[in-house]
Amino acid sequence: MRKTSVTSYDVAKAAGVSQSAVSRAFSPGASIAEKTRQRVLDAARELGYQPNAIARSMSTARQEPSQKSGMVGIVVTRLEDPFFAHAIANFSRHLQARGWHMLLFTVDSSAEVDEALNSLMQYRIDGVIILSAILSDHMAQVCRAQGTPVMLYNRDTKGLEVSAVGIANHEGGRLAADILLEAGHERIAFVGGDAGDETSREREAGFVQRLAEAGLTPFQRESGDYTFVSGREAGLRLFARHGRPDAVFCASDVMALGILHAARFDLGLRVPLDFSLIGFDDIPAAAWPGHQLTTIRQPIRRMIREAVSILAEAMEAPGEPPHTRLFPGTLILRDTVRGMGTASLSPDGQ
Amino acid sequence: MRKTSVTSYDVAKAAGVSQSAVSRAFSPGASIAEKTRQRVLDAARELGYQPNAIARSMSTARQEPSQKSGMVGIVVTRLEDPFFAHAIANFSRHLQARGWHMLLFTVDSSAEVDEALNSLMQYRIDGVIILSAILSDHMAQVCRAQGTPVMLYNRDTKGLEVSAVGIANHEGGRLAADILLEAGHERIAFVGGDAGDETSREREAGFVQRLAEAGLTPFQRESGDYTFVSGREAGLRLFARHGRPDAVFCASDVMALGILHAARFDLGLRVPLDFSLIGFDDIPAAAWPGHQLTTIRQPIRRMIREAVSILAEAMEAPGEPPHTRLFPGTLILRDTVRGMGTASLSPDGQ
DNA sequence: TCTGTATATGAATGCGCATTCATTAGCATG
DNA sequence: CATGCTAATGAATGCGCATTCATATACAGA
Repeated sequence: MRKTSVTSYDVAKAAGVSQSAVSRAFSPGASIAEKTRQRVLDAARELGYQPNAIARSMSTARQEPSQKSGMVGIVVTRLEDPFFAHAIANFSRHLQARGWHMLLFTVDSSAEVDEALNSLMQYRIDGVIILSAILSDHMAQVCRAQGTPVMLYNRDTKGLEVSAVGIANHEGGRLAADILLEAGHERIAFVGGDAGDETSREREAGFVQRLAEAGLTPFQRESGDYTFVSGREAGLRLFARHGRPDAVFCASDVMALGILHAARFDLGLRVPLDFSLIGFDDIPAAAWPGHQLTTIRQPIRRMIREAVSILAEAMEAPGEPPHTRLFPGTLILRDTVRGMGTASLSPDGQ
Repeated sequence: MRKTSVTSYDVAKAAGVSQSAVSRAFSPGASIAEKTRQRVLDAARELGYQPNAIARSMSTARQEPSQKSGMVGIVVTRLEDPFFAHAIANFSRHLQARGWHMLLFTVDSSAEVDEALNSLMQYRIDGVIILSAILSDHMAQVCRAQGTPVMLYNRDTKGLEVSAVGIANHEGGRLAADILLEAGHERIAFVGGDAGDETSREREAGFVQRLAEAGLTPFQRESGDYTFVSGREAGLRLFARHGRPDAVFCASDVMALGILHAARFDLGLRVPLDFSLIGFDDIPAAAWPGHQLTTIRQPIRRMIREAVSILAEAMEAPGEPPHTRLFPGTLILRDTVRGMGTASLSPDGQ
């Protein structure tokens, strides 16, 4: 394991050709005789040669439209969250299928995004996907200046010159209100993320708007940090007071499940007999037999396919204006809304 | 956004120094006057200069012990699985804290690991972590030849010259059997991953061994693919037959929760009254109020810290022999084993 | 056989940086 | 003031590859 790895020169020598020929043998579409290519490939196999991607991207740095590093940066918060874990898994598959690698950076808050981006950009990533966080105005300009396309997933562009794919949060909030209203509820609470969270605010806004149209205002309001534990705590607070809500819309399934468990198992309440509950996202656990959580589904497979597709286009044709695409959420009726669902009459675990 | 980014030459010109000086200004410990360094840093800030990590690693390729690319490869299967999502999140934090970036590659089966490694190694990663999968003998040698340390997480080395961090599966299996035996069970079933899965086999072996010591053999055996759905199906099969087991040890919490939900909500069984259940891993959902799953905990924070630490050492001092570290699992008594637990008398959701 | 065109090939070059080597400046001592 | 030393600096170099440019070769048509 002494000296470094095999280079194209070694292969060239072994195959009796020039280094250029070796490079051509590994470049699809290059001008090289089939016979020569075979000879090179054989020698390469013999020596265990693997082109050095780092050197390649150094070299291609000159050419304009070429793939630069082959890496896409990913900035993500809360990777533990099933919602993000699924997203990353999906992104990974799509990106890999198109020949890109993922350079992953996790951050603890939106405040760290710029720093993460800086760090990532030193690797000359060909593009970057930011999940549920937003970059600064300044950093957006830096990215543009570097020609690095940015894709915001699950976040609004807020006027920045970047692409975005997300869910129609406002509409989703209205949808949730619709069904709760239709079920005849009147004391409807909302549980969201912290006040700074755009996504949660949009869902709340749509929800509140629809309630207002029915002459109602939210009965109560709690918030958490998108974890099960914080949902559980919010649930405990919600039902500790005197006048209880008779329905809850929660801006995230994970927290909604926290509320559900708190209500059923900490407090002994019955859902949907004592109150109705609706979540957002439709994570897998929402469909578990013991949960059967009614929720607003995000079509994440389609969303991610679209996000990768838009980003790929931007990476291949730099200079194009950014695209934004919003997907509608779908109501998934299960068993946590009174009178509405697939099995409202069956036992719900109480 | 025309020509490419700012280089060290641009900064040199702006600061009125040579390119070497710029490089030194960014290299801790280099011989440069403080005054000069400040001048360079000012100019760099002015121009928005960021050192090019790709070029840097090209350049440092010559020096022996130096950090090469600053990237660590990660190969993972089933990123959707909460167990892995947590692991990746943890790895990410530790690696970042030490200044490394993660180049992530997801694979669908162990068969693809070699291919993934090849792909990753083209980026001259400084090391690689493989989660719950194993590389081939041949590829292990290639990694050694390239001086790329390999860390197997959650997998045995099987004699390969690589490092590993994992849980004592055999002991864990025994532990599970211990508690079930102590609770007085006699018709004890096992649910594992598919037959090819090492982890599952080891847990089963320990479990079966301990049962044998008590004069018992497993009452029944089912397997799944580590998803909730497959656990649920296994549960359905388990209790569809005539003679039911009175206890189940499941090699993974995710599947155990599938069994739990199937039993309670599909079949109306009571846990632990009708049967006891014990899982493995201690994922967060195991502790949810409605689950309270008794399980064998993996100390994943410590395990991951240790894995990163071992890998870091190997990356910094190449040529050192690999290390393997096995952690013991801990029994977490909750409410799914009859007569043993924190609240065996409280309602369990039935 | 000669010319013209298409195709293959090798030599040379540069991507952006860290480092080595040679030189110079700065400073203390005799 | 000369000498010896250290610290700071710039010029030059190469990491491994893709590409350009200039040749060389093959082959068709006249």
